[in-house]
Amino acid sequence: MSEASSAITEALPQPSAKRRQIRPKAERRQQLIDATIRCIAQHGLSAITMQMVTREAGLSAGIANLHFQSKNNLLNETLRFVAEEYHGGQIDIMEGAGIPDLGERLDALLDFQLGRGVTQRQKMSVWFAYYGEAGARPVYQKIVATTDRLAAQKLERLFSEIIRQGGYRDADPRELATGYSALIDGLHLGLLVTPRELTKRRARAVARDFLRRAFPKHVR
Amino acid sequence: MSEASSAITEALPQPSAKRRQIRPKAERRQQLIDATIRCIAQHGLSAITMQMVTREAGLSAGIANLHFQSKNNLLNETLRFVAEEYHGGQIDIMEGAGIPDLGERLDALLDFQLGRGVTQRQKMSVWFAYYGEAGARPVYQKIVATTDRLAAQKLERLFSEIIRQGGYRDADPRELATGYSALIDGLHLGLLVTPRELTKRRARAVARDFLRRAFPKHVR
DNA sequence: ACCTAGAATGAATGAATGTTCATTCTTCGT
DNA sequence: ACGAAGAATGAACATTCATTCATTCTAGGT
Repeated sequence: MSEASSAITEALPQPSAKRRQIRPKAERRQQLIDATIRCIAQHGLSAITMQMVTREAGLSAGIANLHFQSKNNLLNETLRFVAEEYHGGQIDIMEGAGIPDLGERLDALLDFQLGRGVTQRQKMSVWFAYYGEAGARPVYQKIVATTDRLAAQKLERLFSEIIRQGGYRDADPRELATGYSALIDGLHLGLLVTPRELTKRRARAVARDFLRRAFPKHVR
Repeated sequence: MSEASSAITEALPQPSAKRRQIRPKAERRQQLIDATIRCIAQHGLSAITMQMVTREAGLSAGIANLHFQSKNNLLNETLRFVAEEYHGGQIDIMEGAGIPDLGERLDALLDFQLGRGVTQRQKMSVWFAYYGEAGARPVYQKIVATTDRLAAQKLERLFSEIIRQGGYRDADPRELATGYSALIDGLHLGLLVTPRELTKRRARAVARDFLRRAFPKHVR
C-alpha cells in the first residue's frame, strides 16, 4: 500500500505537484528577495504583504520570517540588494570596464542607466518606492547613502579626467556630476510616472544632450 | 445635577478641553488634507493610518470617512491638492507673473522650485511618496499627468520664447524642457534622500548651471 | 538502509486598522 | 426661545496581516 502510493506520487509528478524542497539558506534568501522585487513593482510598497511575497516565490507562509526574521528586515535587505546591483553596475563601467576611450565610456554608462529590458522597469519601481519612503525612514537613507556616495565619487573622478583631457573651461566636476546624477534620476521618474509623455528614446537623447553641452569634444 | 455638571464643564474650559466644533464641509476637508500631508511627511505613505490623520487634525476617528468616504479617496484628494498647488505655482510664474524680463522669470521659477522653508520639505516628501507608488497605481499616474502635462507645455513655451529672443542655435525647447524638469525632480530627490550630500544651495547652483549652459545670454 | 539535523510547512494567534452607525451636540432660521 | 438639520463623535465590528511554533518532511552522513 504505502509502496504503491509512494510509487504513484513519484511516477506522476503533476504540473502543480509541490514537493517540499530543501535548499541552501542563501538561495532561499535570494529567491525571496526576487519575489519581493516583483511584488513591489506590481503592487507597490504600501500594499505588499508577506503572503504575497511567499506566494510569488511559490513557498509557504512562514518562510520569509524564517529567513529574514521580520517583514521590515526583508524589505531592508531587498533595498540593499537593488541599491548594490544598480550602483555596482555603474561603478564597474566608470572604473573602466575595458573601455579606454572616455567618450565611449560615457556612452556605456548612459546605456546602462537608461538601458532597455522589462526588468529595468521593475527595478525602477522598486527604487522609487523606497525613495518615496526614505523621507520618513532613516534606515532607507542609510542603506542607499553608502553605495550612493561611492558612485558619486566615481562619477566625479570620471568627469575630472574628461575635463582634464578635453581642457574644458568653467567646468566643475562636482557640480556636473551632481547635475548628471539628478538628471538621470529625474528621467527615471518620468519614465515611471508618465511613460506616455517620455519615451526611453527621448530620455536618452536628453541625457546625451546634457553630456554634449558639458563635454562637446567627447560626446556626439 | 445635570445643570451643575454642565455648568462646570462650561465654566472650566481646560487647556485640553475639546468642545465640539461644527465647521463647513470645505474647511474640514482642507483641514484633513493638511493633516494627511503632515502625516505622510512624518511617517510615510505606507505607514499612514486613519487614526493618525484624524488625531493630527484634532478630530474624531470617523470624520475622515464622513468627508472622504474612504482612505483611498482621502489619499487621492491629497495628491490632487499637492499636485495642483505645486504645478499651479510654477504655471503662474511661467505665464508671466508680472515679470517681463525672461531671464528674471527663469530666476523666479528656480526660486520657487528649490525655494526655502521647512514646509517645502514636507511637500517634497508627499510628492515622492506618491511617485513611489505611481508605478503600481494608475490612479496616481492619472492625477499627476493632468497638471504635469500643462506645466510641461508652459515650460516649453517659455523656453521657446527665450530661444527666439536669444537666437540660440541647436536648442530644442522640448528637449530642454524635459531635461530641466527631470533635473529639478532629481535634485528634489537628492535633497530628500541624501540631505547631507546635497545642500539646497548647491542644488540651486546646479540648476542654474544647466540654464546658463542652455541660455548663456539670459542667465548669469 | 537508517538516522538525525534542520529546512519547510501552514494552521493558529493576537494585534492593528478601515469603516459603520447610533447617539450627541451645535448652529441657524424662525 | 425653540426645533430641526445635519455635523461630529467614538465604541463596536469585521477584516486583514505579521508572526509563531508544533509538526512534517528532506537530504546527507554513516
